Amino acid sequence: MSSQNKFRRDSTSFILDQFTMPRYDAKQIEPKWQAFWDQHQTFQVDAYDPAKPKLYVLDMFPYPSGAGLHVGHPEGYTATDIVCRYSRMKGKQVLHPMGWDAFGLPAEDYAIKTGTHPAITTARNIATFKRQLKMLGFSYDWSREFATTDPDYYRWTQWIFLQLFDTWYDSKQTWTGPDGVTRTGRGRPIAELPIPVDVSARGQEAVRRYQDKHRLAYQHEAPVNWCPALGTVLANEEVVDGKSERGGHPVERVPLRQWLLRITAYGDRLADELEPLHWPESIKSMQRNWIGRSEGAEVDFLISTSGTSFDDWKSARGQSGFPGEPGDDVLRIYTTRPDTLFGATYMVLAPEHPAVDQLTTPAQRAAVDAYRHQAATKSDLDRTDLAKDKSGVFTGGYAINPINGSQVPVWIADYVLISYGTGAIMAVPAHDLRDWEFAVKFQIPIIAVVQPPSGYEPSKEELALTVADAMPGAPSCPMISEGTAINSDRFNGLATQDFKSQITHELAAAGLGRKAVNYRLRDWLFSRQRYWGEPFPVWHELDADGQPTGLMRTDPEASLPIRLPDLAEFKPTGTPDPMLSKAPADWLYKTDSDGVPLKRETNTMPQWAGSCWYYLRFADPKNAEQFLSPEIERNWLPVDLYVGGAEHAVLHLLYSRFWHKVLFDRGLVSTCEPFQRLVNQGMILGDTDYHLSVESFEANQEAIESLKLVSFRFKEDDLEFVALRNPSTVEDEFCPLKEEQIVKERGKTLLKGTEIELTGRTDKMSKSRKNVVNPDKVVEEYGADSLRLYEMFMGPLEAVKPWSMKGVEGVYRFLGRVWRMIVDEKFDDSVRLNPAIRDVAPTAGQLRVLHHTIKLVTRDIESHGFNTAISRMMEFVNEFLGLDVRPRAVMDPFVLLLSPFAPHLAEELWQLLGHSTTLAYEPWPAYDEQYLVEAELEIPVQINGKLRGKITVPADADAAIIEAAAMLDAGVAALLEGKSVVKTVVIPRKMVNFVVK
RNA sequence: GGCACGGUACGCUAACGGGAAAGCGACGAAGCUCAAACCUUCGCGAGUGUGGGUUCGAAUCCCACUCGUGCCA
Repeated sequence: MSSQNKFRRDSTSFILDQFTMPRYDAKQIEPKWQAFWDQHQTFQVDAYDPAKPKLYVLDMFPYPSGAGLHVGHPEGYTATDIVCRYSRMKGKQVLHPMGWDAFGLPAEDYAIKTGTHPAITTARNIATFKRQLKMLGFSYDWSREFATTDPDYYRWTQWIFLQLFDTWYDSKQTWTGPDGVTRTGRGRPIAELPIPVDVSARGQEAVRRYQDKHRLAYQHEAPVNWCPALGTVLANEEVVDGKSERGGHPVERVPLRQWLLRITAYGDRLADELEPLHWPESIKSMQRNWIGRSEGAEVDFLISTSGTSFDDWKSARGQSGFPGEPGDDVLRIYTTRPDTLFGATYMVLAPEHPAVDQLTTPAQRAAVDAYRHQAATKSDLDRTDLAKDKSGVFTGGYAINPINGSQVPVWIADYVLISYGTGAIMAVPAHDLRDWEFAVKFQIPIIAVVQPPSGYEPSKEELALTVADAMPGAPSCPMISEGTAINSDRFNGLATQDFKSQITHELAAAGLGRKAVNYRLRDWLFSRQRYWGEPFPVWHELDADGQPTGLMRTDPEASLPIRLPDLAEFKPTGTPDPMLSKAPADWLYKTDSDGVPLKRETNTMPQWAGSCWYYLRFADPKNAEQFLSPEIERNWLPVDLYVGGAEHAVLHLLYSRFWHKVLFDRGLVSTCEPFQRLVNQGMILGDTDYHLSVESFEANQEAIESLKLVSFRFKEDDLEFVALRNPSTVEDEFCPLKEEQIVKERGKTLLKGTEIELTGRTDKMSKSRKNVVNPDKVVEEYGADSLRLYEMFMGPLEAVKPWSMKGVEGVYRFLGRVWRMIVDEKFDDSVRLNPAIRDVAPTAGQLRVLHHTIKLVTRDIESHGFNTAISRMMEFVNEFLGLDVRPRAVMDPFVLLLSPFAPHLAEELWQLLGHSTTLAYEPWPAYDEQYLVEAELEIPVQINGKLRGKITVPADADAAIIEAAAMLDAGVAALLEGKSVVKTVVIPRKMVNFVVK
């Protein structure tokens, strides 16, 4: 459809407008305009116009759950819709798409329960969500809609996986990207990976295995988070407090061969390139925290029993330098505080560390083995964060501190993780909290090597570990801050920072250590064992016995998508065997053209995969040749405004940034970051719900029943309580007590007519609390425009806000007043203009109100202050509703101002005011300062900062005139009588203040 | 325990160095009505969590405390 049609009213298709009631009736207006926008494809994006500014506004697309939309969804969607509608009127070309994040567990769980195929459930849920979104009148370009479950979409998700599989990270390459920024480190095609001679000498298979180890998508056997209840493994990010984020099921540590994505290679760039983004600072810091970059040093400690003398080893290292791999004779540790080397009184290895066997003496063998066995069953979290009590075992072995040749005992303890750093630490109890606790418990010497700055007050966490006589000569508590070196030989007196860099240099020169960077971030566990996800486009080679050889082949790009096979049964196996291993043989097996038997990868991708790049596909959703055309990418990307919940702070937002950077390195996108500006909408809480304790409920049960109230018992944080509500007519409708059923007395909240004390609370909306508000019901009762307006009027977008049905009524009444301002309600048979609307010139005062409103509404939309914009419009309406003459020249621009917020009503009024086209592309009203100036101003007069009078002065009056006028004010003069004015403060146009004695 | 954000009337919120409280709801009254709802009009709330500081002047800036929420430990 050409853009022209958007502006022309097509008289044949236009649904005509004889309403039976002159009252504001959303039910008649809203479907009419939704149909109009659909028919005219009003919001379909035209071919890109280089002459116009572009704006790409994106909502985090929803997972279409069976429950349908709840009122939290339209909050962000309304905000972005307002920005989009406003921006179109400001002459921008706007990309505003919507789609569905439709893979994932709930559809599959439902399939297990009912036998319905997830594809069917998903389609049904999408239909519901789409109906609900359309009902709210959002200006999406629906022609771009897709679901992550569409084969045409996941074809390209699989294709991007192949790019990851085909990429290795060259941390040395310095290069300049299309954004003009020079970086070091780049994802490059695997074909460009340099193959060491000794590898290539071992033949083609060795080369392939070498390449496989370096890919960004690689397989690895490691202990993973296996969740039996969900029947899948989970990423670290999906495990909270040892339980699955979804459902709160226990998670076990099981060694499994899994797909991982090498997100750690991008750790630095993910942290650094976050800085310039226009994101909430809290989200940025959460991401930085999650990445957890730390700088320090790796240092080798010679193992005492290695058979090499310390001096020989040192001189050999002086020759050879610091080796890339540590070798069997040393323990390589990672520390962020190389300046405390002199204070290292013991070492700790993770229980899984490969050197443990070598170090353990026969006497300690049994204790060490028992400890290792026990540690293996604990999760990382149990081992570190939750472990209040430190545990560990001495191996009996010793290593030599490279800085001074002293022997230090080597322990194993589970507070050191094999996956962090090198899996081994030097322990400096005087300057590390955990080392301190451990040393105190096991009576290991503590040597202070950092003198705190003078006047240093120990922090609370340091003081918490105070021990009266921890060790002879030791301090009474740890000190983890920086300071000045002591007990450190020739380094004494150096400041911590200088010491760090100096010792790192010296160790590096002596071949004993090197600068190193570590991340808390782990590689991303990318495979799941469930059915409803994208299959991997990968085959495993099988040997003559049908066993995998470890070598892989990928599906050719042209054969994508690899579709999910149909399964009849979705029940998880209860073992980590993937669901797809039960697929038909013709899906699972094939023989390649060279005769090699192959078995398909049977894991599926996690739900995050589809949401990692959907914002790219929206720009070019129908492209059958490419995942995204480069030209379209340059035109529309990056996303200018991205709105969604803060719950995606580290998961989705980190993953998609990572994929984006890989695509950037491979030349497939031209920007290094996907989302320029991020806004998190605040959660909407339920309406006030009244609770009482179980005891009080039981004591007053009769009184409560006689009032015909219903009660629900809830348990939260082990506290049981009862919620009192009104009976609902519709099932599951939330009917909290109304304000008139409550009395507030002497600071107490009582149930009216009783002495029963209640607590009013606004809780998170959730199914289990039965306090969810369904938008369908709100639209049914008040209309979409009221819902939209209320969502925005509740408060600032980012704030957490409680829902209130009374509040919806308030904005509904406002829309009714807008209607009556322009429509004549006296006629029963047709809708006519209110006779107060006249073609007369507005007065100066009316123009001032109009232009003031334009100015403030415009400013508020720009700053996302939607709640105040609505207040401004309410003031406007209150003003004009009181006038008998409402010039059309003032009503027209007002309707345009209202249109992004309440588009259906605005379109209707626009038509009624005699316009024949949609207002979606009408120029946004401009304000003119000249109408805002006032000839006279009323300004306050203060005496000692207290308001004591008001005077009216010419707007351009200077300080002297204002002061004189203030003195002349009778009330002020009386108060100044007999006092001496010490000082006079006059701010022209603002105020005047007399300081008197 | 740390960090961040927030505490304004009965509830939601606005003002963010200069007149505290614009706007919505709740509540009360009158008008309209046979009556009610809707609607209209009118009425209704004081010193911004507590304590201190800076300033001619503080809800606004600073410090401490307190309560709440979120994130991290």
